[in-house]
Amino acid sequence: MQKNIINDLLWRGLIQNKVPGIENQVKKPTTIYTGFDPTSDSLHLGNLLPIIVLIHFQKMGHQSLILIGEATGFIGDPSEKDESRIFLKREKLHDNAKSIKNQIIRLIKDHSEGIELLNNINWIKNLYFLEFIREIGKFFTVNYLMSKDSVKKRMKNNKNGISFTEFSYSLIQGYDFLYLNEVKNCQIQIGGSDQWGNITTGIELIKRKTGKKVYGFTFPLITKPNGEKFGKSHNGNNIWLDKNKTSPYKFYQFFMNVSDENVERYIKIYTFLSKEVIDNLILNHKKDPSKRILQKKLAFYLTEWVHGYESSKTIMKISNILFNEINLELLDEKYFMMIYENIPHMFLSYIEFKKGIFILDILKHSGFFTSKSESYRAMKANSILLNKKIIKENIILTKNNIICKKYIIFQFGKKEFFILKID
RNA sequence: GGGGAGAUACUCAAGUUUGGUUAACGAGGACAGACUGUAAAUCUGUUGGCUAUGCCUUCGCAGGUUCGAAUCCUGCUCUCCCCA
Repeated sequence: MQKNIINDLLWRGLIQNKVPGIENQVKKPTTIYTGFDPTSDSLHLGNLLPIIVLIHFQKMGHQSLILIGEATGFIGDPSEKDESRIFLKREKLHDNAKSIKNQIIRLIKDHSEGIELLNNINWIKNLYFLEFIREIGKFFTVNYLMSKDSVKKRMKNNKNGISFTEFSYSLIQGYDFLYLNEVKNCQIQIGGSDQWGNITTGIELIKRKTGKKVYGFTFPLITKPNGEKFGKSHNGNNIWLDKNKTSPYKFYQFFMNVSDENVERYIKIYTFLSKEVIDNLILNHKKDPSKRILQKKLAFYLTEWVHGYESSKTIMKISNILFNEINLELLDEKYFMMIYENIPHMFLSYIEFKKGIFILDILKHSGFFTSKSESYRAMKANSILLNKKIIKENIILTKNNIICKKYIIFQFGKKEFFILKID
């Protein structure tokens, strides 16, 4: 443990804010924690960061706690929110917690030895309100809590204001830290930059109640150059880790489309590759950026981690087929099957097909267009391709359009594909 | 409770005084085309729907006036501001 993990994390761009003295604290084995509130039934790309950081610590011989915040989710964190969250039902939170837990277990399976999963409902449900506001509340002035960014912002916001429920969130999370410090000897809490206020509340609480010094740090919000959050696709949707919410193909493609400007940053953040390996990759990438060495590495690496090696390999193959100049006519059927299974698709019986079906009707069903007018316009703009050839007329599909006996590949623009299977 | 302002498409935002070339200026975003490398920048186009060179439906909601309404009238809902 001679190498200083803080320096490594700084180099990777994974530290935004840190409590002074943390460098010394991590020289000896420490227990570190982060939490996820089960606000959804799946984690998304943004949630990967805390896990990545914990694994970095893990690799250096530290212990980690991953907290599922079923109790905190019940209250709703006001951080980075302009208006109050809609309260989730207890059962919903419970179900979410379960599926998130399973996801986390899969993500940390190679490092699970020193990682423990906990759910704060287990200790918070036994808390008595009176006792809590007296024994915990007494350590904080309202003035202190009001100075937190997340609260301040909402106090200024006349439109929505902040409910007492949300106002008290920070205390509950602080209590978690206190509990984990006492029961698990946890010394460090980490989180995204929006968690700084909550983390420092916990640190303060522990200091005032027990006199112990504990630490924390936050990592930056990952953004694109235009300031948008990274990890959301263009239309603002999250990139989810659940393959039913975001297909592995789409997940992979998301990273393939990272711009050169960002890819160096992201490969440091999102992979565990060593500085030497990364520096070398960057060097090679710069020799010929058009080869997209870093994008390919990043996409494959993360898809493999989140969706498995086999899946990642398959997707790499079909991406090659779809995006490169490959004669589809010469392709073996097994590749079409692979494509069919991994990208948006539709099945049609041959009998239906023979009745005559217009291209625009297929496009409407593809999900890429919300209306026929839209696909009509796209066709006029030369952005519809049928088996890689531009198609300008809304023709009725015939046998001649079918390749490899069963398939028709539609392409919209440069990046969206759709496959029709007829049998 | 009293007074004032407002609600227009994904968002911001014209248009309302003086009703009619207004599917609704403009900006942003998004998407597409060209150029490229599934990058960035730039240029161009599109951005209500359909049985598609035509037709239908939209300006908070519901009615009304009119040959014709986002625009005028009535009622309703909601939002913001000021005073109590």
